[in-house]
Amino acid sequence: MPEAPKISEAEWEVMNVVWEDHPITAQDVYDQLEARTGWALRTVKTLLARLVKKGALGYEVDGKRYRYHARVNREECVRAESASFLQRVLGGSASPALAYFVREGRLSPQEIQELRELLDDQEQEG
Amino acid sequence: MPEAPKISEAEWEVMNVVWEDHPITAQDVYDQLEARTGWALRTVKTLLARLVKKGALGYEVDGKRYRYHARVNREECVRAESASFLQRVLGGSASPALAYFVREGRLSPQEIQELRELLDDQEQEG
DNA sequence: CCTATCAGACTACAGACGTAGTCGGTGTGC
DNA sequence: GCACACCGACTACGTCTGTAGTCTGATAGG
Repeated sequence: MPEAPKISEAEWEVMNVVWEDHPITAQDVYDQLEARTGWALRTVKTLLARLVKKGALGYEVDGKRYRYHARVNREECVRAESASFLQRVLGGSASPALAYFVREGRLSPQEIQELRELLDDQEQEG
Repeated sequence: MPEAPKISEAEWEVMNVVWEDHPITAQDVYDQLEARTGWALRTVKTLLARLVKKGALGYEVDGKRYRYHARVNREECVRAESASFLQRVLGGSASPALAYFVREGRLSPQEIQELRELLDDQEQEG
């Protein structure tokens, strides 16, 4: 599993689709994105190609088309992006964004419970 | 207070300095960033100028130099950036990043307590 | 007064990004 | 067998970003 490469905003849209349901063809990625983003098929293909070049995606040839799959781990990418976000936006103070995420994040009761436990652990180590 | 404009990664570094301690001159922003980023003074000035153009910063003339101040609210920008992050990276599921932030965010006991309360509220509203 | 200095304004420039269009190959229907 | 449809490869192009360099005008020191 290669290191998490830097994934741009538009590329995240594509990666999210691929992670959900791979291997997947360009056409199918397009089908899932078209409504939300309005992108042309060409645009989606360009993004796929760029992601392959970055090492984030791979593909197998299936007849005349490619079936793309993720080569990088989603959790890993989320963590890398989170770290960058934390550093850049918060300069160390995570609290305001955390508050935002808790409010807007539509957490399930189970997720809330898990977070509570994480907070407990954190307090131990504090 | 204008709407939060889109602030790039390097620009965030500058904004964080200005928010901490404004009004502030280009030289002083540079002094604070130089160690961490290694940027040349010119680079910092370019970023300041771009941020003025975007409406994120303003300045008053003080003799032959400018004293820059933030024109956008920090909380507001953090919220906007958080929303974008949540949408892009998590596609709605905040939980993994939250977990990351709780672990890496070096939360103070007080922040932990505040988060607990937020979680309680969230559970109420379900 | 005139020049060295320092500040901001303007210019630069390559690489990433968002958003496609065109080219060339190949499988398929007639 | 040949034209067409469809696919990926290559090309395009304006904007944003990171990272400065040069120009111009004011100021301060001699």
